[in-house]
Amino acid sequence: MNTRKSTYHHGNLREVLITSALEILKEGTIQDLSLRALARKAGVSQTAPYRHFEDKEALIVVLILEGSAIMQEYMKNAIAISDDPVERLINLGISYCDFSQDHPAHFRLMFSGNVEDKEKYEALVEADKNGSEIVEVIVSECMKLPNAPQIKPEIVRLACWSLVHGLANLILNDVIRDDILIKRDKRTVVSEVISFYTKTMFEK
Amino acid sequence: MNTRKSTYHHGNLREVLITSALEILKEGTIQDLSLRALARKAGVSQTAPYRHFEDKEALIVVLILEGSAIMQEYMKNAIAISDDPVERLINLGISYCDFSQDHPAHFRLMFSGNVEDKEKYEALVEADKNGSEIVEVIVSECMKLPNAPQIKPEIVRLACWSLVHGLANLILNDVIRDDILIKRDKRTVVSEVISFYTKTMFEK
DNA sequence: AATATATATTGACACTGTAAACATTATTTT
DNA sequence: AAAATAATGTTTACAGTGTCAATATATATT
Repeated sequence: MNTRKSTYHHGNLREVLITSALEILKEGTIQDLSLRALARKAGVSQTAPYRHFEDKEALIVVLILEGSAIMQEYMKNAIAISDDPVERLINLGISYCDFSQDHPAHFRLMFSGNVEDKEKYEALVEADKNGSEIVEVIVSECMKLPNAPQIKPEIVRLACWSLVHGLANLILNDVIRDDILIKRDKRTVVSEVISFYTKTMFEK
Repeated sequence: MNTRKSTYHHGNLREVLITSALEILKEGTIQDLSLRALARKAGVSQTAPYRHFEDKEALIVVLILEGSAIMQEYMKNAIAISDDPVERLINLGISYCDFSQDHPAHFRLMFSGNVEDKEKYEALVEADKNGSEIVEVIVSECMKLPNAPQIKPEIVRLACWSLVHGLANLILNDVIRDDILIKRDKRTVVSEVISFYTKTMFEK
């Protein structure tokens, strides 16, 4: 039966689904995201999305990849600001937190274990690797400094990553019940913490 | 109509719901937890749980409180091991990570923003405070040391918390794609990272 | 033009949270 | 002890979810 619709084929459904998924995630969690709602919003039947994504997880994977790309932009911009290794590492950390606040939905998707079997999507593994490599390079630079700690670089790398990752998460999930975040604004605190931490590690 | 059931009243439903919720969360996320499934498992109608929990979130809040209590045990045990402030702080961090791995479900519930409006449940705020206080005390001890950094204690506190929190999360969510976790076991790595970090901050 | 492929629809199944009305049992008050 | 009340269940219902199978239609390829 013909439903008198001007276009049977939407023509741009895949993209529309992705962008409106992002809009929803801007103010909600993964639980507020439903394929059916997306379909409705796009004016299309509730199973139409399945022609573009195997399942809900496949959509999420696409969003994660997008997030990874954006984050890499942030990081690349951060290390371009200065030539000094320590400053670079500090800026890298700040950019990590900036990203988490500017794109909370992406950040959460990327790091909250939302994909059952990561290895199933090799693009994800690849994206992870690209991000890690930037950190690896910058930490290596720092490790060549005369006052660098005498310890395996992997440990230092992991420590740096842990600190910024934890900071980003604590702020994002509103866990910190401390005057500190009331008196000063978030970005200042982030900057203070990361600077302090990085400098104690590599300077004097 | 009488359904010939031996006991109309379950008698112990609240507790049973909580414990079987935990069982499910042991191997799944919050999305795998359904009130209806819990009800079925308890051999009770699908809306019976609503006599004990206002909604799903209320159940989760109870689980979070339980988690907070367990975590405090971990932390108290940790600081009882040694009298040395730095060692105490290290052990505290390790216990944080231990908890996250021994009770991943609790940990995730507690720190992944699963409660819409925290202030609605004052017990939650209280529990958060109790946890933070332990850290606060130990960091204060460390700050009295002769080689302590010249910086606001809140910043140091937040740095410490961020590091262990980030480390716990990265490991839990299986984000680290690094040989480091393949060659050595997790607990060793956790211990190395936290020791390194804490010592560079307070020693020499 | 005929055929194949991509994309969309309809209908269905088995779930979910939760609200309203009602039933049964336990507890408290008289 | 009887009556009233509160606590704890059940049934039914609504609106939503992911996803499968069968079917329709438009676009691309031969």
